[in-house]
Amino acid sequence: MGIHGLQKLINDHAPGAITETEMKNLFNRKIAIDATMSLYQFLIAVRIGGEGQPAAANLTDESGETTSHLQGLFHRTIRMINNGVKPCYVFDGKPPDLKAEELAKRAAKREEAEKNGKEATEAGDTETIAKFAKRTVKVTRKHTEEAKRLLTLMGVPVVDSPTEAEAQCARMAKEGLVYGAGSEDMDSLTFGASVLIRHLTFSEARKMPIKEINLSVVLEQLGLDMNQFTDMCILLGCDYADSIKGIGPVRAFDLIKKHGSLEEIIKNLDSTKYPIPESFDYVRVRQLFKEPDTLPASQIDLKWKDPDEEGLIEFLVKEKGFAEDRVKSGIEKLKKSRGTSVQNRLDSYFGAPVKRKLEEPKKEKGKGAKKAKTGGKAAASPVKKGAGKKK
DNA sequence: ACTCTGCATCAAGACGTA
DNA sequence: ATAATTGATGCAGAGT
DNA sequence: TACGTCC
Repeated sequence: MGIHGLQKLINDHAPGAITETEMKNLFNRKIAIDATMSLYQFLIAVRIGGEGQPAAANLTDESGETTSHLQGLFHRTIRMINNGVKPCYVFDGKPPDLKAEELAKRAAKREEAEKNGKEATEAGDTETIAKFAKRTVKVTRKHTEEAKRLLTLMGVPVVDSPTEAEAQCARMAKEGLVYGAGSEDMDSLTFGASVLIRHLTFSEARKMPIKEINLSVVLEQLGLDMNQFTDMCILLGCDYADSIKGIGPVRAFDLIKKHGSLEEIIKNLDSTKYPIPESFDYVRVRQLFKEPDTLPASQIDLKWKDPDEEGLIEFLVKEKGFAEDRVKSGIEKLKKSRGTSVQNRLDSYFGAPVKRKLEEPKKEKGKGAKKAKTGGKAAASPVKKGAGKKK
């Protein structure tokens, strides 16, 4: 569930922290991506049939094993590398204990959904069945292992997070190992990601722009330090604690501005109007956000290598039944992109991504590229007035 | 009048060709 | 046994 | 850009 309403709050109170961009402007940027989330998307979206058809089915290999996740991952990753982006995928470990309660709630909800799904099956309601199928998608260990194998063959680095992938991505950004965390989950900011990149994947052919959210500007424009921001996020509602009933985005922001910390807020809160929930262990939650169980950057070695051509053919074509010419053309793109990436880095032709501020009018002329360091330095300083648009 | 809850609903990828 | 999304948006209804 | 197809 991320942080409840955080995106909207940032839109309203820290619009300058958001810049819109497109993928090619992320040239040479290392980006940490939550792999499990991506696999979900592919398993849900890469289907055939469904619309008035018998049932929505995944793509499969000869023996009926799902290949949707591999199809999606292969092409998406190529697309990113083709644009000069250097993705690395971070896989989930065990969820933290604090999440147990939240997970139990979801389990209950799921049970409910399954009941409804069964009823639909009995009624032969194909539309509802298809909807239900999307809710029962699971990312299995097998999916995960196959995804890792594919990425490794493609020469793309893979990271195993001890706990939440989101937290690991955030730390990698925070410590400068990557430029940002590519995610839809606003938790990333609470975990300290210097830059959060949303909608990284469904832009390009689509009309949705990529949005970069810069944490230091968020803090600056909200007028909060990181501790206060974290406390506010807990108030807004996160995966790790119940929130206080009656406190939404407006009052949460007010309260943190007024009192500065959860301790002070609770001290001054009318507990008859706003009872503190039983399991409101905000001290531990705060600690979890501040120091999640993740690997430090010093223990992670990110290397983008040439693709293993034979390995990819063996895996995708021989084992998974992919069309050989498609796989080969994908490999060609990978090889080609790697070459230009290295060359352009030497030229340092591109500096910082050309961005445009969210509130600026759409039509704008002139280009203004700014200089910035290459390769994986997190943007520690606030974004200035860098206007400029594609041509 | 504003704020929040709770509920419902919805959509969720990418390629190549025409 | 081995998996348990999510965010956005819209609405009615109630609390402040 | 729309649409059938990817496996």
